[in-house]
Amino acid sequence: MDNFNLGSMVRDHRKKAGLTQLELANLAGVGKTTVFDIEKNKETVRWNNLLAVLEVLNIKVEFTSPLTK
Amino acid sequence: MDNFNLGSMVRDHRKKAGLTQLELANLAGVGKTTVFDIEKNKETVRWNNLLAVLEVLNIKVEFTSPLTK
DNA sequence: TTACAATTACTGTTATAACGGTAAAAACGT
DNA sequence: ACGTTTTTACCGTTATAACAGTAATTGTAA
Repeated sequence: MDNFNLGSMVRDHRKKAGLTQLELANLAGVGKTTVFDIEKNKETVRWNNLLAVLEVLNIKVEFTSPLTK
Repeated sequence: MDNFNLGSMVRDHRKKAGLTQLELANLAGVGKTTVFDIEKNKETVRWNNLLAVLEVLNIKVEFTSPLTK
């Protein structure tokens, strides 16, 4: 029912990668607080920082709309 | 070949919705500069601001990974 | 071309995310 | 239980995104 939670997804992937928040932060080139905030679903993080974290975890982002074919 | 451009997508959708940058900004509750920046692919915008703009344009975001089934 | 509308670019101010440090609280293993 | 690691929470400082002007440039329609 579409209550998707990005924070949980990030956390799950990080765990499966065997990384701590600090290690992930360093790999992504962001501060540990940012990783913490992302996992807590704080949406005021910067888009580029979120992207950097997702990239490390091999999570792809897709944008779709009714106009998308 | 995967040179996806979010800025162009936002611009296209905005045009098709018949909105100016300023109108979109107001609808999304962000400043006009932010809309401009998004269309220019400036990735340092805040995630929540980007989300607000995408929502107005009815663009959905999806996160996928090899672990996603 | 001429007006008008929209976009782009720049500026100064304000709000706040990012960051590292620290410390307390949870989680984990032995 | 115990010690170790990780996570959570809070803090002060710094960097910078967000914002509303404004003006210049580009685009559009007549």
